[in-house]
Amino acid sequence: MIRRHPLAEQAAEELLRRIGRGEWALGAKLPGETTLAAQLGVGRSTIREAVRELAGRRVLESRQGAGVFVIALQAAEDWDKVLRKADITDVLEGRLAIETEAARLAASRRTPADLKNFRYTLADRKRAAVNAPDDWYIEADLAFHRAVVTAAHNAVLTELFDTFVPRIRRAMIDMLKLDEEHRHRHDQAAHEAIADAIRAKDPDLAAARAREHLSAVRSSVG
Amino acid sequence: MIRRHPLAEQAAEELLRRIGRGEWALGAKLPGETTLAAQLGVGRSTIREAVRELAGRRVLESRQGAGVFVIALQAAEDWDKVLRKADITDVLEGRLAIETEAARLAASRRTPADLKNFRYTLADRKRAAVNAPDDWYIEADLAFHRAVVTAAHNAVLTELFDTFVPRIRRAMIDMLKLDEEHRHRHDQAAHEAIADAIRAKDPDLAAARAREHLSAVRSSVG
DNA sequence: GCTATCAACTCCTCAGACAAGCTGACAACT
DNA sequence: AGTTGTCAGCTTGTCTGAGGAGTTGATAGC
Repeated sequence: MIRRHPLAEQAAEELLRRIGRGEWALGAKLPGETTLAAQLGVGRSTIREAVRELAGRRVLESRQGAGVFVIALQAAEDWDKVLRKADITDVLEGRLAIETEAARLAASRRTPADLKNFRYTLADRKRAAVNAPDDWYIEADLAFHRAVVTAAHNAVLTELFDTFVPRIRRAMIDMLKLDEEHRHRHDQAAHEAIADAIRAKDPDLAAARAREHLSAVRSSVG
Repeated sequence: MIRRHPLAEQAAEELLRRIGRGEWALGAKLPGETTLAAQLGVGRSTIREAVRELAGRRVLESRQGAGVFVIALQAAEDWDKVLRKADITDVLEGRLAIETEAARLAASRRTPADLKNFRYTLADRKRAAVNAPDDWYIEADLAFHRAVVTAAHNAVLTELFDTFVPRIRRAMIDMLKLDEEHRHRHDQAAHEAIADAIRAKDPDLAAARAREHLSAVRSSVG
């Protein structure tokens, strides 16, 4: 699908380029709307929308009466884009880092509520592995993995995992297309084993089993 | 009533609230600009700027002739904000997850250039530990840790580490203020040990030493 | 030296006009 | 029946002009 970029978006990209080239330093004030509009050969409202877009990306900040200022030299990492461009193996290794450590922490911090969560999500996953459509199975699988991460009770790890979820989902969809036999759906035991180790409060075992499971996944795609 | 925020920003927040409440589902089309303007009691260009801001935050997407569509149910987390709010131990545990895995991978992937990088950054760190100002020492320390992560040759892990860097830097500044004796500067040996394990191509040892070092840091602040 | 005033600058908001693009309905054709 | 062409009515995109509101720095007066 082709997509024509509106002038305002092009103007935003142009401003971003100029900031990146150092035309305006951090904290510097941009020229006025009318000046910029004349420079880029567009209308004032177009410039306003471009500035507004970069404000949404936390690059610019406009103060009424004062001007428009640079508050960041480049757009905050768009993680979704970073992960989309990254190699699947790299993403899986990132996931491995997060989930093994989460499993380790979960083993010492899991609450009864976490255990109940494991039971539910594992039961769901077991049902979905049999005859559910691909997307049901994927969501059930992700739900269990997320349950493990939340059981670590660490906000940063949870956020990191959630950042990965869209990319994981896409990767699983691709994998399932190449896997008519549904072979990978049979690793329910590996998931139960991770939950068991966390339930048994064995950090090293939980981490080892999480590592083993994700290493297997990495091998199957690499 | 004092308006702290421009109307366009208020309109953007209002739209975000409505999306969060489920008024418009993922992929749904918002009412037209004129309709929204009437609903919120503002002009059309104000609505346009609000939409543009949310487009910058990757929540909305507008297609000429078709309408404005929801492409994410909530704004992508501003990582800098997340890390600022996160408890320092949470951040350290996230860092531990990334760096131990990076050390493990680095042990099997490190190149001669990586080893040279270790030598340089370790030497810098050693000099800085003696009598350099705090900020020099911090940068030297971070440079070595980054060298370890880059030696893993995984773009996702490197990006993750770079995301953490500002938070780590702030945390170290805080720590140094409470540490007049510069006791922590004496852990040069621990850093050398990590580099040695990677140089010796021993993944488990490298991971263990990285874990040990970062666990010690976590204990010292927790 | 200090303060009050003010003019010039900035962004903010609105309204109106027209261009450009999309969608669905319907007619015409194969 | 199925396909294609046309078009009206919607949508967003862009520009312009006008006035409102806030900030800043120079200047006059003390």
